[in-house]
Amino acid sequence: MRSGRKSSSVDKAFEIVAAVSEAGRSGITLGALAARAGVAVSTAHRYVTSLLELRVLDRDQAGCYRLGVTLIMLAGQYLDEDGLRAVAQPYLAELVELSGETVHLGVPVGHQIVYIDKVESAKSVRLVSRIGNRAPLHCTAMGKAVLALLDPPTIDEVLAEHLDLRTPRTLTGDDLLAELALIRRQGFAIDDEENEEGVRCVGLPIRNSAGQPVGAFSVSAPAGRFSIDDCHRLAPRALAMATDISHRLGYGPTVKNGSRPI
Amino acid sequence: MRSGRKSSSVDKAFEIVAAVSEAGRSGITLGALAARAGVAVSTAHRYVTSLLELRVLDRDQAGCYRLGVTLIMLAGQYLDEDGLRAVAQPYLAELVELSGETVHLGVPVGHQIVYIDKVESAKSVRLVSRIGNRAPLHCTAMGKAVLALLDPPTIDEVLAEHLDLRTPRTLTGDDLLAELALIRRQGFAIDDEENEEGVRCVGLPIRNSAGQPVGAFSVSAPAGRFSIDDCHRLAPRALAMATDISHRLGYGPTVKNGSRPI
DNA sequence: CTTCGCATTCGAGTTACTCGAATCTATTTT
DNA sequence: AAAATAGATTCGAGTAACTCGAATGCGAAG
Repeated sequence: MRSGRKSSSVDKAFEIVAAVSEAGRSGITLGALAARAGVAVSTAHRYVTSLLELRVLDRDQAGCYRLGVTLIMLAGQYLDEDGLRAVAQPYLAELVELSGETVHLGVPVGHQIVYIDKVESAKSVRLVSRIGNRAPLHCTAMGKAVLALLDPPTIDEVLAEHLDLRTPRTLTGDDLLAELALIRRQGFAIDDEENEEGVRCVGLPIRNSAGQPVGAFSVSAPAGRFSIDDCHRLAPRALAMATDISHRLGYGPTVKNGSRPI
Repeated sequence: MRSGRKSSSVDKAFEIVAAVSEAGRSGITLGALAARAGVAVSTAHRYVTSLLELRVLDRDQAGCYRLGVTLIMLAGQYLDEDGLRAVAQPYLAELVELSGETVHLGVPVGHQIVYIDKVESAKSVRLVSRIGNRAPLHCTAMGKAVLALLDPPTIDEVLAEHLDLRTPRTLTGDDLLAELALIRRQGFAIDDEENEEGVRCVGLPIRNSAGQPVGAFSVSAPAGRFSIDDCHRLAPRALAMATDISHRLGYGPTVKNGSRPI
C-alpha cells in the first residue's frame, strides 16, 4: 500500500488530453482514446466526462473529441504572468525596430523549443509561425542556442536521437557538435536555412540564475534579404540584450536584492 | 460503491490548475493551493507533482506555483485545429482590409467571451487585447451579439447577475433588454464605449447548425476615428460575412454535402 | 431487418487516493 | 550564531474512489 509520489489519474487524464491533441483535425473516438492512453474504455469515458464539463475537451458533431477553449484561457493567463516573457518584451520590441524583421521568444521543453511570443515587423513577408508551436533543437537558431548550453550528457542524448534532415543544410553528428562549440564561443547561433529553405535566423540563449538556458529569442527573415553577414552584424547588439535579460533573471554576479522581474 | 459518472481526481486537478491561474503573478504556495482546492496538503502535493512533471505547472525560484508551458502547446494545437477559426480567418482578414481596424474572433464560455483570434491593422493604435483573454457578454460588441441570440431563460440569467458598469455608457436591465431586441432586428451589435472609454466596436454573431451562437467577431477602433455612422456603414458587409461563416458551419438551409469547413 | 461499431451503464474487486502527524529544509528573527 | 517559524515533503493506516470486463443501449450502415 505504498503511496506513489504522483497521481496516476492526473497522468492518465493528461495522457488523454495529449492523445486528443495528437489526433489533430480529425478528432478521435472514445475507443481510440482509451487504447492510446492505455486505459479501459469505461475509464476513459469517466475522465472524458469530467474533461468535457471543464471544457478542456469538446466534442464535434460527429461525436469525436477535440481540444476545448479552457486551454486557451489558461494559456492566455500563462502569457500574462510569465516572467521571462515580461522581462524580454521590451528587448524584443527594440530588436524588431533594429532589424525590421520578425522576432520570436521560445522556451525549451523536452528536446524541443516552444514559441511563447512573437513580435512582427510591419514589412514582414509573413513567415509561418505561431505561439504554441514547437520546433526541434538541432536545426533552429533558438534551439541550437539553447542546446549549446545544456550539460554534455543531455547534448549527447539529443545528438543520439534521430535528427530530422529538414533541409540539405541541416547539421547532425560531428558537424552539429562542432557548430555547438562555435556557438558557445560566439554566444549566438545562426540557422542558415537549416530548418526551412529560404529562412535564415540568429538565435540567442537566455539563462537563469543557475546558468541553465531557460529560453531563447531569434530574429528570422527571408534569406534573400538577410545574409550571413547581416546576421553577424546584428549579433553583437542582440547578444547584449540576451545578456541583459539573463542578468535580470538572476544570471551572473549574484546581487542581493537585484532588480526583480516584475 | 456506486460509480459516479465523472472523475473527482480530474476535477480536483483542474481545480488546482484554476487556483494557480487565479493566483496570478505572485504565484501560490502548496498550502494555499490545498485550501483553495479543498483537499489535504499532501493530496495537493501529489497532484502537483504530476502536474509539474507534465509541465502543466511550474515553480518559480521562491517555490511558488505558476502555470506551465504545456498549456501553451495545447492552446497552439487547439488554435490550429479549431474549425470556427479556420473558417473565419479569411473573412477576418478581408474585414481588416475593408475597415483598416483590428478584428477579433471570440467564443462564448459561460457568461463571457473568450478571444481566440485577432487580426491587426497596420495603422492600429495598439488596443490592448490578447488571445485567451475574457470579456463580459453585456458590454462588448461580440458579447451582446451572442447574448441576443441565446434562449430567453439564459438571457434572464445573465441579466439577473451583477453586471459590471465598466463605463458610464454600459447598459443594464431594461435598457440592455431593449438593446438586445434591436440587435436581433439588425443582426449586429454596437459597443458604443460601453466596455472601455474611447473604444467603439461592431460585433456579429456566428451560428452553428442548430442556430445557436457559437462565436462572434468584431471590429474595434478608437472612437475618435470610428463613429456610430462608420459602424452602420460597415455593418452590412460584416453581416454578409457573418451569414456566410454561419452557413459554412451548417446554419440555415441544410445542404447535403455542403462545403465542409477545412 | 440485421449487423456492426461505438457510447454508455453496471457491479465486483482492489488499486491508488486521502488524511494527520512527523520530519526535513529554508528562511527569518532575536 | 542559534532558535524559531513557515512551508515542503515523507510516512503509514484506512478506505473511498478508481479500474476493469461484460452487458446494454443507440445510431448508422448494409
